Amino acid sequence: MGSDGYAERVVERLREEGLKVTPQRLAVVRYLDGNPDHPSAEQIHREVTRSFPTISLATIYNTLDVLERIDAVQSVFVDSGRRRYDPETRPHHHVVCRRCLRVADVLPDDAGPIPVPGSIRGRFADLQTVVLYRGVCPACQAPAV
Amino acid sequence: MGSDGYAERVVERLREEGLKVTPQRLAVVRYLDGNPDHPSAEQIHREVTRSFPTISLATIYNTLDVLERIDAVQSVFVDSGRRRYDPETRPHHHVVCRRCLRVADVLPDDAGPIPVPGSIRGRFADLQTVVLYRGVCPACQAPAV
DNA sequence: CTTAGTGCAAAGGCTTTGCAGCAAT
DNA sequence: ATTGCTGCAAAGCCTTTGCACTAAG
Repeated sequence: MGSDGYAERVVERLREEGLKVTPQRLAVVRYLDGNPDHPSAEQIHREVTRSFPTISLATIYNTLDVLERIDAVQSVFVDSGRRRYDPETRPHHHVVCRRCLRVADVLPDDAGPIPVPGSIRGRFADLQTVVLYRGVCPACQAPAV
Repeated sequence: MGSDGYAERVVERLREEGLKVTPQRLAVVRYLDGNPDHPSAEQIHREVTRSFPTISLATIYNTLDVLERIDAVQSVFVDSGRRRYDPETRPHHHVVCRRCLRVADVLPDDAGPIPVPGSIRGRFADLQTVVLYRGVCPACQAPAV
């Protein structure tokens, strides 16, 4: 998908870390490149299997762990115990639809800055703020037939 | 703990819904009353077992489901696939310590209002905003001995 | 050649489910 | 007397682990 050089950058990061660039890893990276769907490991496996029929779920998990460690993907829990993966690694927020459970990114520039309460500001170090907007998406508001 | 009538209110809600007020449910409600620790089901089970040695984990889960449905507890996923339970059901935010993983409530009045990006505001219905602050808590910043 | 990665299968956490017996209403 | 709840055990979902084999560097 994305022609912004995501795959190239990830490959470079792998090399920098002395990690191996395997066809399996490449297939996962290419699938995630520009993917806005926040797929789960299982979804990634199902899709990547098309282009790489022998790839195992264990390899998907291994790859995602590695990618997360080198900051090539971000994993998120959005209202469920299932981890979802996002190739966008800059700090950003999410919207989730209560009905269809689809997740989309929300870049922070869209909104104003998120305030940090005084009770936290001076006390917690390395503070990071994550926002989840929950609602009913346009598609799910459409009449039920 | 809490003497603000939490347990009484929950019992009333159970009755309103025609649900049974069992000693097991009472034990769970009393344990959660005023509890700021965001315990998991397993933690709740471990603790409630002290006062109610025969209660099963399945009953804990059943009770928590019921309590959540009648809006007597809120469940949250905070950076893990493990569900945690909070007797505070008003909309509010959370802080989690990256080191010790402890979670605390952040009432929204502490902070300013959370802005909603234009890309979401007009499009999503029944919007709710949830914020998670992540950082290192005061205790964990203390010198490692 | 060396070391890390892959695939398989098994195990592990956490949660849900099925069901017979029991207790709240 | 009803009906829902409890406790047990089993199953389920998602993820991790152990290990022999393979392939990237």
